[in-house]
Amino acid sequence: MIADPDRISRPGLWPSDPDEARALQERLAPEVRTEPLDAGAVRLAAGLDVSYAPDEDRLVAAAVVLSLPGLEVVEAATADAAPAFPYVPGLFAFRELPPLLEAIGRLSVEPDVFVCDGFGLAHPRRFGLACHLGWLLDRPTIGVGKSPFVGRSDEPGAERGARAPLVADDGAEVGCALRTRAGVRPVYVSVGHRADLEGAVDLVLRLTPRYRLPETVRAADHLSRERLKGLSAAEGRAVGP
DNA sequence: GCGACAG
DNA sequence: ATCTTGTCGC
Repeated sequence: MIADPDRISRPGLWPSDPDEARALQERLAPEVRTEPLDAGAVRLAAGLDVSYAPDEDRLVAAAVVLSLPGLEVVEAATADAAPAFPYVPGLFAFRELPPLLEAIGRLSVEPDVFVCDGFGLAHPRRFGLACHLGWLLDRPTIGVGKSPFVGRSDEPGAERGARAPLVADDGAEVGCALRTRAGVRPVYVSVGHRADLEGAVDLVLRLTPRYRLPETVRAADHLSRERLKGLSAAEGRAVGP
């Protein structure tokens, strides 16, 4: 048990509305630490993702641990929940974190790093999902987004590995656009907690030997989707066609 | 004020 | 995030 799913509901850590949520992010942002992440030393990387039921009344989180360098599935866990917070850009950690923590809590192995589907420092208050999760777990986390959120960047070179800094409005470098496949649109990498951008980029490249998105994200996406189908099927049987 | 806005 | 068919390419 590497995560305490109840930690997020401790006093002061769970906001009752979007204003409180923003205030909490501003309060916790200074506690995010940047540390060197030695991607070459990573042996276990966990991928995290959440799938939503069509009417958004149920969500399924998945955590899949892959070995490096082979990218074999070592362990996987899921958890489902009702969304406990509305979707607001900049606040979706409050939607996805509860089931993610529960799924992570069901893992028996301890990953060296957690790869989040979303952002870390590339966030309006420098406290995206990856930062939040990393802070709660006190473990290294990075964020990989499929589309830009805050900041702007030049177009990275067309070859795999090419990158361009992602710069926020105030001039701070909050991440980078990274080409993981030649000629395919880039992903957006940012640091979560206890990691650095160089290490995060190196790790993402190790996780993308073939596809645009990290194998960790792909595995978690597939698992959460399958689990969601299973839930829907079970519900259908319970209610009757 | 207006638009844009991770999943 | 999710709803969706075919199509082009390695």
